[in-house]
Formats: sequence, structure tokens, C-alpha cells
Amino acid sequence: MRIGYACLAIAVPGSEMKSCTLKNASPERLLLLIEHNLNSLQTLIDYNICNNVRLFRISSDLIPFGSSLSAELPWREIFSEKLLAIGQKILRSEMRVSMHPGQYTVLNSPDTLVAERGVEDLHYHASVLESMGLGNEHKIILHLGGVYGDKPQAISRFISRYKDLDPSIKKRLVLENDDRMYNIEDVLGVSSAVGIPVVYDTLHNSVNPFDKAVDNVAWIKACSDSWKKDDGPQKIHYSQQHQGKNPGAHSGSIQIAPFLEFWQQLSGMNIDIMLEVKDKNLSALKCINCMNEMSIAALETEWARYKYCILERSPQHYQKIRQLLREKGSYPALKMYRSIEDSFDLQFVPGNRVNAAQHVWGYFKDKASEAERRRFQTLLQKFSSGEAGIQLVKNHLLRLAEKYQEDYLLSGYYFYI
DNA sequence: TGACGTCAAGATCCG
DNA sequence: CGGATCTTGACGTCA
Repeated sequence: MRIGYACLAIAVPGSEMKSCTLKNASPERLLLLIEHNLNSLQTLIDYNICNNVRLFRISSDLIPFGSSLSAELPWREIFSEKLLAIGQKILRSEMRVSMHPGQYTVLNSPDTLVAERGVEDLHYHASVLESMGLGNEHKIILHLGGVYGDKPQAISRFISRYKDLDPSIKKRLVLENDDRMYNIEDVLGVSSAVGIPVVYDTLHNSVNPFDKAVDNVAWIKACSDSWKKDDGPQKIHYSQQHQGKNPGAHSGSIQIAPFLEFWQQLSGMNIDIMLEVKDKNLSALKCINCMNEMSIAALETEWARYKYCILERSPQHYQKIRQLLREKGSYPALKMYRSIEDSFDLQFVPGNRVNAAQHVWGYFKDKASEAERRRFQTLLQKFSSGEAGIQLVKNHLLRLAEKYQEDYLLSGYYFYI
């Protein structure tokens, strides 16, 4: 049972993906971007290993214009060492990775040019995983595509295009139910016709169900046979509805209580769960730390990252969590994360935000220049009087943290949420 | 033709 | 001029 997150991480310095627009894309520029992004990916993989994350989706933006412009570039050869080194880290840590072309990669389009571009895109994704030396269990997740007014025909077009795919793509391809056109029953039908594993997406199913009376666990069991031995363990996508947004919109964070309830229903099954959520690694670590009894040190590390976020929301919750962590023999993961969630539901009190900003300023007050001190005071004053948002203050503090290399602050969440 | 979703680049505005 | 904020880009389908 592995838990993972998609594509990018919050508060992991040096892990950002870069890109450019089509009109600025020269071969030289693309190669520089690719090199940068591979270094970022390595940073992310290292972060995952250190934080017990063993499931991860690699961003399709790794190679900008990977299926078009960059397909002409010899990036696999130029960066072969780096690619293999990343692959080795993944394999040695027993991490499982995947890739997920977006909703715009459509294999079953009536427009053959669109479908051909889709195939090119799948080639690109497969070649990333191949270049790292990763086996078939490192999957590429795809949606069925459009309907075009005739679902059976659209499905049969998918099937015939699938059959023509290169084996290097086929061996990795996995189908997912989507939130609009193809429900889980549709996808299972295609799966049994051509033998593709199925990723069941819980939120997509709740938005676009085949049968509301069939619950998540039943669908997960229904999908399990589509995973053959060399596909690796069955995978699913789990996310929660963003309250107040469109049905299907991912929540900002995974609420731990409903997640644990869901997870407990899966006991005895070996399932990898990809979380789709805005706060990415934060929710993944939350779930991982609550599912397994780690050392209390793991919670202290988490607390160190959250503390100024909590302080600016609620000094009461801040104190309460500090108390929790004083019990050295205990493992109060659930209580800690519940408290964190509770504090995030509160309305901000400006005085608390000022207080937290001053705590963070404490890291710089002895080394900052006079100009930096004045700027901090001015920005804080402007925030207090309502002339400026808190992000101006935070950004100034972030610049200082970068300048004076306060890694402790940089790997905390305060600047980013 | 806009909405959908996603993220950062690029453009523009501001002091 | 640097930094903050707004707009665009890149993809395809559907209403």
C-alpha cells in the first residue's frame, strides 16, 4: 500500500519545473530547460525518499514540448546518465512512478491528426519512463477520450487505435474513468475487450457514476482483475470534492478522517493510492504519517514545517499541538493533523498574522540590513492598516530566507500556503 | 465562442 | 528598475 501525489511539491526548494512558450523555444533553450527539470525531478525523488513517499506522478512538463519540438532533440543521449541515476533512485527505494497525459491527449478522435498527435504524446511519455530504466509497473494513465455523439463507435475507434500502438506504450497504458464522458463501467468494458488495467478514480465516479448504488470498494474489486502480475499492484486515484466549487473539483487538502475511513475499507488489499489534491505532498505526508506508526520524530518534522502556518491562524491550536508532541512515548498523528485541519478552517485574525510574521522575522533581526528591517516594518504596518495583503510581508521574508539561507524556514509551509 | 484544468511564462502595472 | 499582479499559452471536446 503506497500513497503518492502528483507532479509537484510545495516547499521543496529546487524542485520547480520550468517551461517556455512555443515561440521562444529554440533547441538550446529547450535543452537548458530539460537539464533544469531533470535536476528538479532528482530533488523531488530525493525528497520523496526522505519522507517515505513511495508513489509519485512525474509531470508531463518534464520535457517541454516533449512530443513535438523536443522529440527531435537527443535529450535521451545527452542526459542518459542523469536519467538512469534518477531511475536507480526510484528502483532502489521501491518507489513506483507514473505519468498522466492530460485531457487533451485523445486517441479516439475522428480527426486522425489529433489521434496521431496523441500517439506521439504517448511515445514521449513512454520514452521518459524507458530512459530511466523503469519496468512496466511504472504506468501511463490515459482517459478514453471524446464521445462525438456515438459512444459505441468512439469506443471501437479507441480499441482499434489501441491495438495499433507500439508495444512499448501498450505495456504501460492504463485507463481511468473520467468525470464527464466515460464512467467506470464503460472503462471496464474496454478493459475486458483489450486487457488494459483500470485505475478507478473515486471522485470521478461520484460525479459521473454508472450506478450510484455500487460503492467504491465494489468498483475497486471489480477493477482488480484487470491488473496482471507484471502490471504491479492495482492503483486507484483518490480525491475529495472541493466544497463550494464545481462537482469534480479537487479539494485543497485531504481531510484525514474520511480518508482513513476509506482506507480501512481496503484492508487486506494491496492497493497504491494516488492522491489528487491541491496541497500535493502535504496531504500525502499527512496520510502516510497517519496510516503507519512512524517515530514521533516524523511528527516533529512535520510540526516544524506547519508551525508558523498554525501560529498565524490560531495560537490556541499552536499551543495544543505543542502539548501533544511533549508525550514522547505517544504517536498523536491523527490528533495533530485534525488540529491542523481545524485551525485551517478558522477565519484569520490580523493580529495573529502579525504575530507569526514577527516570529519569522526573529530569524533575521540580527543579520538583516537596516533597509531590510525598515521594509519589513513598513510592509507589516501596511498589512495592519489594511493597505496591503499578507503575501507582501511573506514574500519579503521569503527573499530574506533565501538570501540568508534559512533552510529551516524554506522547507516550512509558511511562505506557500 | 467560452468553459473546462493546470501551471508557469510573459506582459503590464506600480512605486 | 524590481517586484507584484494580471493575462496568455498549450492542449481538445462539448454545450
